[in-house]
Amino acid sequence: MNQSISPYHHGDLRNCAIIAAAELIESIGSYDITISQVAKRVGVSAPALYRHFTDKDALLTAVRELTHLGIMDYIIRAQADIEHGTLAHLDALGSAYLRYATDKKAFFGLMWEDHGDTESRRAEARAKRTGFQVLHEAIELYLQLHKPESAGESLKTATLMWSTAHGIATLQHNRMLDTFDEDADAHTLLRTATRAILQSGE
Amino acid sequence: MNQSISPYHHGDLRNCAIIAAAELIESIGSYDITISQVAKRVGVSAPALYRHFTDKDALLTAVRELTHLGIMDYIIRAQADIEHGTLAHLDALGSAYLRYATDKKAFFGLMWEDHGDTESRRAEARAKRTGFQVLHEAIELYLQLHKPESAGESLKTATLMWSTAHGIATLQHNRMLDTFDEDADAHTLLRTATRAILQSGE
DNA sequence: CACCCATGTTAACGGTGATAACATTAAGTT
DNA sequence: AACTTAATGTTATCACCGTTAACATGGGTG
Repeated sequence: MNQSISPYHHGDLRNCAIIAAAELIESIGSYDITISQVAKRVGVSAPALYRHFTDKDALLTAVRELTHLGIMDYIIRAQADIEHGTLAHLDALGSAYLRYATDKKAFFGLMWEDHGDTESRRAEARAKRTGFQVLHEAIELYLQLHKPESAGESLKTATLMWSTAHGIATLQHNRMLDTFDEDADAHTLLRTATRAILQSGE
Repeated sequence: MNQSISPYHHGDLRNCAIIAAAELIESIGSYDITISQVAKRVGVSAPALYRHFTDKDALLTAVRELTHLGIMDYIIRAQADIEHGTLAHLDALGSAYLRYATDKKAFFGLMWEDHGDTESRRAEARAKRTGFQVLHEAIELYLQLHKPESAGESLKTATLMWSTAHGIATLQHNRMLDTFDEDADAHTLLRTATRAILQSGE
């Protein structure tokens, strides 16, 4: 990561800073980090980062992009050994989402955090939409194979399933699922919801 | 609000500070406020607030309690003119939740924000649980009346419905619902989900 | 080789949450 | 009524943060 030849010029500060910030966030389990912490970790003065990021928020936005890559990795790996268009496929997608939310708590929190910059929002929205697209296509395929009369509702079904998965994930993120039902398990809950949503309207 | 007799001693600083903080949060639409802003609004120096709150977080926690009262108000008012145990009753509860999330965006965000203090967490968890209790009882009654064979599942059903409502609310909060499906409407989405969950297992 | 510009540095500013030391008032005691 | 005490304000100050400005460095190109 630190490929410094010169002790003065770093060489790849931008990327190293992003990675350092991500590592920091993961290690302290919170995205409440400071510029100086990141700078110190890379071995550079704090203002140096402003050559590469206009803002602290710009740095966090860059980390957010990593989190999107991370969750896509979870999703893609979940699909690998599973026959598409099956119920198991949809379960795998949902489980991947829930696992990311628990495995990478801080990243999951970061990727859904409120933030200001309107410009960076669009990029993120696009990234999230491609994640959604995977779910949408999986559901579309499932409906065509198993419930062709509802194939036209694939978009709404996908939106609903994402919402449910997201709700379960965030409630678990806030340790609220156990507060409501101490025996609640996020994964079984989502599987129940998936089946309810898919069989509705019959 | 400022019932000062003495120009020196405020008289009711604690409560006024909480209200001022809440007003500030609502007016700027974000819970990213500063101690001095609150102090200035009450007409008092910043350190004065530390006589009544150990922390900035303690002040925000107090505001969070208000947000719980606020959403309970929405929920209770939603139940007022509706026959309990009906599907319309459950719809009304869900709609109240969604409306609070959109009407009081900042408050909704604040009440689910991550924060550190373990002590204050319990109080909040209790507040949220009583909110959940309302939904749970409504669902229990509905199941007894319309689907007695599933009455034993009321807790899991309630957890699932809350999760779904919460997911839809938070996605809408992040302006993501329209990103996925530009025609998506949170309320109809939740009504669809409610029916799917209730009729599942038949 | 000389220069230049990207990329680093240190110094400094304004603002933040928080603490300490001091001031004022209210309430209670004798 | 006068003194003590506790509660609750004040100002002064600290460490730290994000950010900007002004200066330093040195690798790549003319």
